[in-house]
Amino acid sequence: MNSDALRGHMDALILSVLEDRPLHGYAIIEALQERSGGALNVPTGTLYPALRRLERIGYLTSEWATVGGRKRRTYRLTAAGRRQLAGERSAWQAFTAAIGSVLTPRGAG
Amino acid sequence: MNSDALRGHMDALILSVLEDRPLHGYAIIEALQERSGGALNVPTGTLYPALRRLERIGYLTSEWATVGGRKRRTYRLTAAGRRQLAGERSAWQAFTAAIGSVLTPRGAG
DNA sequence: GCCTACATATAGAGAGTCTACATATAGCGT
DNA sequence: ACGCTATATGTAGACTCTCTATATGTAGGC
Repeated sequence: MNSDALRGHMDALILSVLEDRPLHGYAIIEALQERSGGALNVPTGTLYPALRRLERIGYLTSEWATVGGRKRRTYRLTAAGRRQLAGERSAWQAFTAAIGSVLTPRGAG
Repeated sequence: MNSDALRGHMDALILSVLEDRPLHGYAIIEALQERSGGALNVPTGTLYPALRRLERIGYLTSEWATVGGRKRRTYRLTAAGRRQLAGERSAWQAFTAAIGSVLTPRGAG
């Protein structure tokens, strides 16, 4: 599963996996896979530009680190990012309620 | 509510409101508003191109009619459209399950 | 005559996701 | 030494859909 359905929901996903602890890009991809039960396979060409965008907006900050000889850029939620995450969550509820009520079969009634 | 979140879900919405009976474009917009409790306001610049695309793909057929002096183009689901609708519904279930499990807060656990 | 509701349609902008490619280190097996 | 896989970040360009704005026309109420 994937395609373009994620469009517009990537922000919420990224902010959500960063809620409890900072992570670097590669680890975010793995976290999304794990937490979705393998359903979400976000390509690097999607994630990295999204992270930069989120940082530019002010929802994330990043720091470089070297671990085991490999460079990592670790992303952390800002206060604005946490507020945005809360907003994304309620927007998600409204979104699924709206789509769900349209998608529910009505039968012949 | 609206924005770009609908991207990738318009097809399912349109096919779903056409499931029970054929409708013309304007009536589809109204049906989406009603069934979503006013949450979905699909602009004509979104709907009409989408209907043409769906017809081109083979999920819909259309017929012109004149009612009360006004011309209407009425869209009807094809057999392929009904199969697609079934697929869209199960895809929607998988989609919400995946996103939902990522968005669910984990606390300090 | 004017406004609103009904009804369809297109052009162009805009934005985000995807594919494909480029680069580099670490560790394993042979 | 060589190749492969996992780890790790990043960009360019194509793609596709949605949105805004605009255009056209009929019907009915005031």
